[in-house]
Amino acid sequence: MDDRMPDLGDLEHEVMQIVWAHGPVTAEVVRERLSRRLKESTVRTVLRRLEEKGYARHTVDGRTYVYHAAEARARVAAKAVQRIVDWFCNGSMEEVLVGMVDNAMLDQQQLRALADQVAKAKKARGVKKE
Amino acid sequence: MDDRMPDLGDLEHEVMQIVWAHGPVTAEVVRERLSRRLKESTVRTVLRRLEEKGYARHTVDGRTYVYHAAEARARVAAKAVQRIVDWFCNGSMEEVLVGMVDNAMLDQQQLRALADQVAKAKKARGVKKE
DNA sequence: CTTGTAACGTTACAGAGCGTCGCACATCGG
DNA sequence: CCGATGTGCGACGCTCTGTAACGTTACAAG
Repeated sequence: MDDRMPDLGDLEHEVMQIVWAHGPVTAEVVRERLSRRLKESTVRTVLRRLEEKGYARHTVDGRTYVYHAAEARARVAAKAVQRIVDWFCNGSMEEVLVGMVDNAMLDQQQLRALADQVAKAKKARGVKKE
Repeated sequence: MDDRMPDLGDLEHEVMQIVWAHGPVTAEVVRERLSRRLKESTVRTVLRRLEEKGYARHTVDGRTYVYHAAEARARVAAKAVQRIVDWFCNGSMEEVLVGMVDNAMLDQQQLRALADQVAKAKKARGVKKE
């Protein structure tokens, strides 16, 4: 519920990806999944910072902390994008999209297809609003 | 032509906005436009770092440096967005857009309208490719 | 109750990035 | 040759991030 979106370091990002990919996880599991082999304390420190930043939360199971994402990956990504758009183009999403088309990162057909897919996805999930 | 997009600090960002908004500018002009009042050397240092990062370039007029943006604002924003999308969603723009709709940052109509506007903008500017 | 063990939190430290300058150096007009 | 003006370089302090050693607490077995 923080309106800040501080940016994640490389390791923090990798950890979050693991948390998002595999449901709730313990520090030990995260450690095993990581590319580089780090000490437990390192992993725990990162997890704690991630929690402080509002990206993750934890529940207690016995004396073990189980971490889970505070927000869906897509949601975080969306916020990040929103932030970029506001920062650079005063909130004009259009300008950014034009830039992407210009940069050949995206073409009109893809964009239109996306619009359709999004509409479909929304409907598919029903009016189930939180 | 750097494929890196290091992120800009707050001050660096503010300076870039000025460079983008008002055409080519001198350090002095930038200084005047800035919200906080800083020393000339500070502004010059920022401008230099911005140039090192590939965001700006300079030409010499007499013994005065004139700075101008290396890339259009929209282009930089687009790259930033692309980076976010790759980082969080393995390049799935759709997932991000869905996230935005979900977050009520954007609705389907707006998205569809954007697709149209983009198409129009592209055509309007003609096939004038660089 | 004592102690081994597993989980946790705290504190730390080095390196990078950024905001901020002071200062020494070059150059142009006189 | 002298100052005014404009530049680059080097620096300092702060915060963030990666990385980890160490101290603490709680539960289980003796």
